[in-house]
Amino acid sequence: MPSPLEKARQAPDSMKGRILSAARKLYGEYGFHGVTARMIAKEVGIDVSTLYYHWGDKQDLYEAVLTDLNEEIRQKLAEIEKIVRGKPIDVRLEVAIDVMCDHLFQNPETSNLMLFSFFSKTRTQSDLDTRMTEHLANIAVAMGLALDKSHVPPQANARVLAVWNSIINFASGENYFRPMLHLDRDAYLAVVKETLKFILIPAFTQAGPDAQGQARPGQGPRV
Amino acid sequence: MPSPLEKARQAPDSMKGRILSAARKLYGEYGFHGVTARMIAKEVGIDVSTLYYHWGDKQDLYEAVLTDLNEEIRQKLAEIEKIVRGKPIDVRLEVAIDVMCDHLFQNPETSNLMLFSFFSKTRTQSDLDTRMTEHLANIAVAMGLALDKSHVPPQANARVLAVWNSIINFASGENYFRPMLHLDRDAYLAVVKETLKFILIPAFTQAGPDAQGQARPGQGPRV
DNA sequence: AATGTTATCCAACAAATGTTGGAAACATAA
DNA sequence: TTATGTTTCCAACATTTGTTGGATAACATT
Repeated sequence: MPSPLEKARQAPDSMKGRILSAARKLYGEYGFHGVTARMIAKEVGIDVSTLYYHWGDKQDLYEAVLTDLNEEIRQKLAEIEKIVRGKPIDVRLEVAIDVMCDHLFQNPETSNLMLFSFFSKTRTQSDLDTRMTEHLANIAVAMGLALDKSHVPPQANARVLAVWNSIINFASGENYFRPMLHLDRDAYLAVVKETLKFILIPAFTQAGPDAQGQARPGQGPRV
Repeated sequence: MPSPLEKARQAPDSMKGRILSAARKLYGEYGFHGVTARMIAKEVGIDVSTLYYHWGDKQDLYEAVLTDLNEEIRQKLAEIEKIVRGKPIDVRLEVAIDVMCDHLFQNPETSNLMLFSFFSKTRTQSDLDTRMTEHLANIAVAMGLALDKSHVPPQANARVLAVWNSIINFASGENYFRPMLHLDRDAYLAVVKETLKFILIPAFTQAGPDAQGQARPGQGPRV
């Protein structure tokens, strides 16, 4: 049976769904403390008490947003894995960068929300971030950095994190970085993809003395 | 003559300096909207009106923190440049990673504040971020990605940004990432350094078909 | 049509927050 | 000492913010 949150995802035209996506957008722009219940209500065009009627308090809504986010990421990663399954590591990275960038640039709040969870305290702790560990482990195995989901060495996780962060940074920082580079959206996206490939691919293809985590890279997944 | 802010930096025991560093710490942890004037006052151990007496309103204080931050970064980059001047690119990167990581791990709010400026809107725009452009241009020239500070191609800036972001991410994300990797502080720091070198150095040393930005890398700066 | 259920809004409350006026404490110079 | 300027705190203010109770409308079911 679908949870209330899943229902809201599935019915984005319902009031609950509309509130959720407005909240997502605003929390992504300003962070938890930067958003007031009234801001969200105004964005949807409803009274603030209607918001409380559908979602409990502000914290509940924020957690719903994070859960929603996790689900979205899980889906996207699965989608990518489907495309690149069995391909060599450089192709995997190339495709992952392309697909992930396209997705994140179309949903700018996604990467912002992740960064907010990573880096800021919320004054009211509430982490449902164990999911992140799972995502990392999956990627590590898929990239051939670990043999087994449940035994990923820290080095492998750190490498995955480095890749992951590089990507979401460029997406989240668009408003800040793009004016600095004097590029329009399309050009920025292109430069970002190119840069990410330039930075990330050599590390995982060059067969340096410690270039592999646990298994040899460049041979596709072991699943 | 020293500006008021510089004075506050130079006299960290003065009330103004103590307020500034408390503000820095808290803004770094919770972001602009996550911090109240009373939180800062409490951290210093003074009444909130004393804070208003020394610094104008909350916004002024926040901007002072950002200016302070910029100055710190400028100094650190200059220090690094002094050490690695004339060295080949892989050594430059290695040293930069080591020094920068050590510094950021000792001043955790530094990288957080940067990320907050990069990624979140403050509801009251006020960016004194043109400094960032300068830092990037300096690094780009120092890394041999551009010949001239005033003509840095977007690709070069993007590459510098990628390096920059990778580093500050691991510092800022410590509270989130370290528990995920099950490491203590020292081990985390070591893994981070190793990972950064693993990711970043190959890109700039491997002479791929498009591995250079504007000038050839691997030959030290052109200053 | 009557009735119960659901969704929405209006108004309000208490607490938190940004901010200020003025009194006390403190230092300094005459 | 008094007089003067600086620093600190107390108390209060107007707004903003999280949150709720109750009235009203919309809707569904009988």
